[in-house]
Amino acid sequence: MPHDHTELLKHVKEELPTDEMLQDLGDLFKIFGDTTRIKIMYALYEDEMCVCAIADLLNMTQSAISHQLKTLKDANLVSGRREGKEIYYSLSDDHVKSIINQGFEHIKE
Amino acid sequence: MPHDHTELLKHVKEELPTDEMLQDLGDLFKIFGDTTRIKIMYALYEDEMCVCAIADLLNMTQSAISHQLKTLKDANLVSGRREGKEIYYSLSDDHVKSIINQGFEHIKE
DNA sequence: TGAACATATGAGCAATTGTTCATATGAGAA
DNA sequence: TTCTCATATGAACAATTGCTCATATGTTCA
Repeated sequence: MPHDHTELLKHVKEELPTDEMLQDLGDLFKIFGDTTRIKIMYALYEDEMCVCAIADLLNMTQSAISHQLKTLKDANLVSGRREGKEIYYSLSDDHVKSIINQGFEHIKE
Repeated sequence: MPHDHTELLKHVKEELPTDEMLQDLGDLFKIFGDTTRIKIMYALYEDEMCVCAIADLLNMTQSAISHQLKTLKDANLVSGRREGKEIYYSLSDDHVKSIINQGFEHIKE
């Protein structure tokens, strides 16, 4: 017969966050899991920037950047501020920096 | 003519990590960006567990869990320890916990 | 050695995703 | 208004990915 681990499961199940929270957590990290978006966030880490400046920096089309900024904005990771024709984007809060920094700690090994 | 932002770009470019590092960073977060893997890591956050216990906990097949554990192991996020027929997995280091915690801070809003 | 249990793995498929292209919206200048 | 620059967005396509299924490897016990 297969071995038993109901005791362990009982304990772990109690500590595990809800499915919804774990789903949200995964969705958040999914957004960090793309090089383009990481680059955008890292650039905004330094200073607010308009869309075409980011496109220049990453050597990508305006459209591609705009799509990714929408993804980031929908996740409340960046926000935009209009100034004339341009829209300046910046990081929404300091969690973004913290998360990126934690990631860096891990790969520095 | 399009507006100019060479000064800003010059500054940001200096501060930006190398492409390779940003790529690695994205790859790392990509691994966190899946609900199944997040659940596995969260479970191991509590205690080391064998494959079939994780499969039971998440109500998924042994094969699916095994595939994901391989992904996590390849990224040095978990490691396995054989004990008889079973293989007990645990988190490789504390960065995993830190990253998950930082993510949680963000979604708690 | 053979049977049973635990885990790993390769191939295939469906679903997701990032970019491109074309086009739409929005704002300032003439 | 019309032109131009800045940005947003929908559709389509290629590439990636997570799961399933079948099967292989590895360990223990009889």
